Amino acid sequence: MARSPQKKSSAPVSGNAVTADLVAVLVAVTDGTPKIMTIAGGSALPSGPFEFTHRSLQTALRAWVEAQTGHPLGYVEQLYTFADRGRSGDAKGPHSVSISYLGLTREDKVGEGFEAHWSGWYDYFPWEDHRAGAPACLAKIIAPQLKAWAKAASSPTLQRERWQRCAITFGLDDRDWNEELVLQRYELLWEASLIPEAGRAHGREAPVVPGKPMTADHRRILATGIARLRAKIKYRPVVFELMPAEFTLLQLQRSVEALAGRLVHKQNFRRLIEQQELVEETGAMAADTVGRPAKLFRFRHAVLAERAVAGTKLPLSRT
Amino acid sequence: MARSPQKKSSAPVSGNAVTADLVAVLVAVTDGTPKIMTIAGGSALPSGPFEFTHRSLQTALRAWVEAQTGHPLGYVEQLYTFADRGRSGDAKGPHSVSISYLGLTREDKVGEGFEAHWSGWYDYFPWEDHRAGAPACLAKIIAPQLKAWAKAASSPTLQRERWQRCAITFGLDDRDWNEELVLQRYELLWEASLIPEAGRAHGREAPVVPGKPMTADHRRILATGIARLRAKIKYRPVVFELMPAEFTLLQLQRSVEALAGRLVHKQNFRRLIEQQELVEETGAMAADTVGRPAKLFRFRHAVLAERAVAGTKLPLSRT
DNA sequence: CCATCTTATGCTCAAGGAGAGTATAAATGG
DNA sequence: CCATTTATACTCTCCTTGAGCATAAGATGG
Repeated sequence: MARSPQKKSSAPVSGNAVTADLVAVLVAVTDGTPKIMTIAGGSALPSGPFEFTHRSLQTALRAWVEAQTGHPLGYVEQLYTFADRGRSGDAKGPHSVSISYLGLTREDKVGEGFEAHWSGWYDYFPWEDHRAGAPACLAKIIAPQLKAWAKAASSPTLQRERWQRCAITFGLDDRDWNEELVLQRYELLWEASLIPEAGRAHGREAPVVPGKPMTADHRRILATGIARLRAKIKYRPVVFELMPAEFTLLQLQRSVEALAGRLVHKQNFRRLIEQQELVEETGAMAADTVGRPAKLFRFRHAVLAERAVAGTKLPLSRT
Repeated sequence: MARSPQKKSSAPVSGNAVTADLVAVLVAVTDGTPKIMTIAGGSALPSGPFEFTHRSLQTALRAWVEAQTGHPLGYVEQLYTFADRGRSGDAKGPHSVSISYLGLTREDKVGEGFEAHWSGWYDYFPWEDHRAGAPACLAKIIAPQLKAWAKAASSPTLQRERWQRCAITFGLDDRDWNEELVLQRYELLWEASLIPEAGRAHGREAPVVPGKPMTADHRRILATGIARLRAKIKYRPVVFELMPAEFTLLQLQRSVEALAGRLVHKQNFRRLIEQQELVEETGAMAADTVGRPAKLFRFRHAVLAERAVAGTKLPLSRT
């Protein structure tokens, strides 16, 4: 299994033994706000050592989350595996491998006695919420800072390239906003030393970009999770994992918008959902509504068996 | 970093220390045949211990592959991380974490003195090549075996569900073939004990499904890589990593078809490539051709800087 | 030189999907 | 009754996509 393929194999690494951690990005949506489970006062994602008593990483994660929140995880997907050169910066400390997961669940209060709670994910990425138009911090703070960073490059060519990258990833200079580039944006800010987590490493002054920092690379992991989820909702019906058993189409739409960070065209959204036969009417109507009452729907779990679901793109507005 | 979030934290796992391995799915395409780098006479993917002397997993993989083949890796992407309960089935052996990567490269002979060489990936998955229509083994061997497996379920409902799954993933009963379901198909065959690697575990008789087996779960990892690549070529211009510097549009098309395992509509393929401005003419013409000589093109690396490339879907034929 | 074969390349057409807007219905609170 | 709010039904147009026709430019065999 662990064959060394090379004849010229390099010497086996001393201290090849490492520790394995799980890091979870657990997402729920409540009232149009996407939330993630956090610990340590919102400064870290839940994480812990992997227990090899489980059959697989997935089951380990499920068991762990259920023990913590008392509720089962609907959808689970592996995100990324990071290798650290050793914890706490000590090159000689034990090496660690962090395996991160994305998990979708219905919002539920964390059981009593637990340190964890839910935090809005836009607290960590204020520039990612475009539901009410481009956030002010983008034009007022981020764009100027990025422009300054681009100008600081050594040659005019490099300056242009830097700015082009910024404009593309952040939708500047009249370019379209691409909501899926969450990770690229975070990494660009990091590169420009505008992120506290990076600032320390670079020995820079206090950063000016808004957004709550997190321990170590947890905010990067969160960015990875958000990006993955934003991409996924377009071709897999995973939003339903975040919904209650019955919901109106507007509630469903608001959840999608919350995740995507942008608005969708209402009529087209309904058309899309209905023509894909993803939902069915329950017969009941929503109760506490303001305007005309809406029909209640439920997810048709059968579709998952009927076809290899491929569709579910969402009709984003261009404006 | 490795905080334990729970107050009710379970006891730290004894023997939390593990070993970390890299497993690589290295892909190249030659003359319309997709190939992967293998070792041990084609029965295993290249793999080895992760060296923590590198900055990241990616750089570790790159260095390792270059040392082995003498050629740089163009595109690298993490695939999946598996945790084994311990090697060689011993529950008490050292636990191991396998981190798998997908890497794209131009075909090149492996340097002398190396054990590795290139194997066609359809040797391992004969049922995945639909370029000349559905392979004979599908209708003659796989479908009947799956039908038998479905019939063996305990209740009529279960039998129907099983068969429905089979029909969807394998495109039976007049359903469309979905080339991206490589992993699902492999896992279904595994579940039905039609895969040698699984047969042992289930204590079944010799399997009848064609396809060369591999060590441990390497064939599953390969399936993961193929699936990922087949999905990726539709929205990212990664095919070019597999092409020589200059190529004709037909050569490009053949490479895409080789990966996707199905044919595309020639004229529409050209339209797609050209309208996305992914290539530019070199001015030269192909030399050794049979029919009318074709223009040579090169990949426009500039597009990667110009826009967040989103398109590159491929126009599959429905027939 | 011509017929034929092979691949390259240009162009048209029709159906379906996606973005956007109009119009009407059904509730609530003055 | 009216304004307001949300729900729901259609329509329209543009673009994409699958598919096919037609022509061009080479090679080869007679």
